Amino acid sequence: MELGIKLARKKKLQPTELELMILKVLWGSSSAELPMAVRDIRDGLAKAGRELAHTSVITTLNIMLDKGFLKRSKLKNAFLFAPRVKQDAVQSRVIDDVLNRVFDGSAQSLMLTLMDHADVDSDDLAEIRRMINRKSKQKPE
Amino acid sequence: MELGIKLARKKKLQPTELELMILKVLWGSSSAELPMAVRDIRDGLAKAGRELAHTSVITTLNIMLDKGFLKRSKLKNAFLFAPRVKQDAVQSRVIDDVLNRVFDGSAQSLMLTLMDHADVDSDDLAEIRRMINRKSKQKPE
DNA sequence: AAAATTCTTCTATGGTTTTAGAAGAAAATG
DNA sequence: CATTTTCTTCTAAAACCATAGAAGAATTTT
Repeated sequence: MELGIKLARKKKLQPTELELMILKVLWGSSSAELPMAVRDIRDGLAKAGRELAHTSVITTLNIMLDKGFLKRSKLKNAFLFAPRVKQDAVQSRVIDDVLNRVFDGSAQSLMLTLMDHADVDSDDLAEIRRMINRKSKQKPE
Repeated sequence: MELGIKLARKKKLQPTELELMILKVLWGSSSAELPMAVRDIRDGLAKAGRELAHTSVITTLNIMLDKGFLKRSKLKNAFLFAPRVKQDAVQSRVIDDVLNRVFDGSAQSLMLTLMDHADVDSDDLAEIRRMINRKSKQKPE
């Protein structure tokens, strides 16, 4: 029998498409620590090719605030927003998700796909090799 | 002025969560070439932890058919479904998307995140190194 | 052939995402 | 101080996603 106890929906850890764009604007601003005004966020989006009404931006910002992606402060009568999550952390979560959902947990398979697909030139390869060497020393488990 | 010409919405190339699960069931079936019955797809989903009503599966299959992810054949009065897209291709598209949307096109950054994050042990590293060597020879551009 | 089973298509609901207008409060400007 | 501008909150709609019941057609079983 239905008890009517509504389990708190598992929180989506991943930002949506638009939310990610907004986070990028914030992360990319001169000083990622300083909060931005809505107007400036909106401009940042426009510069990235996404032209939205002012209110659309606010609506999304409030949703993101609710989801815990942002924090908010007040200046005069207007709100300022700053990211509450770090770019690394979001990237990690996305990769983790893709790794498990799409590649069944096989990091090798993922890398192979990436290298086959993306334009990875020899400089990139060298750099990656360096990364791997660093990694093998650092964690020779 | 609105001309009412409705541009065909840019087709989502990426399968949704559930759609991907269905594709995995199809790809993973004994012979990925042979089409599967709805019942069997449903069982495959259940085995993967997703228990859906028969009609829910059908609804989703029809959507996927419409999106071009599947093809359909008929056996007696029932339909059989088979993938129209290859797993590699889907994986490539997902990686491409993540690379551009989340990592601004930097394959290095993506790899670094992957290695920092995922449990990549020394065997994995060795294997990856081998992949890279193969790659550098194969495409010494 | 009648009954039971198996399928499909149609319809529907609740949730999320994206987008934006209306109304109203606060601040800036003349 | 009256007007204009700048913000916010509330409300809303269209699209998409996930899920499934009702109704009806076809097949199988008894």
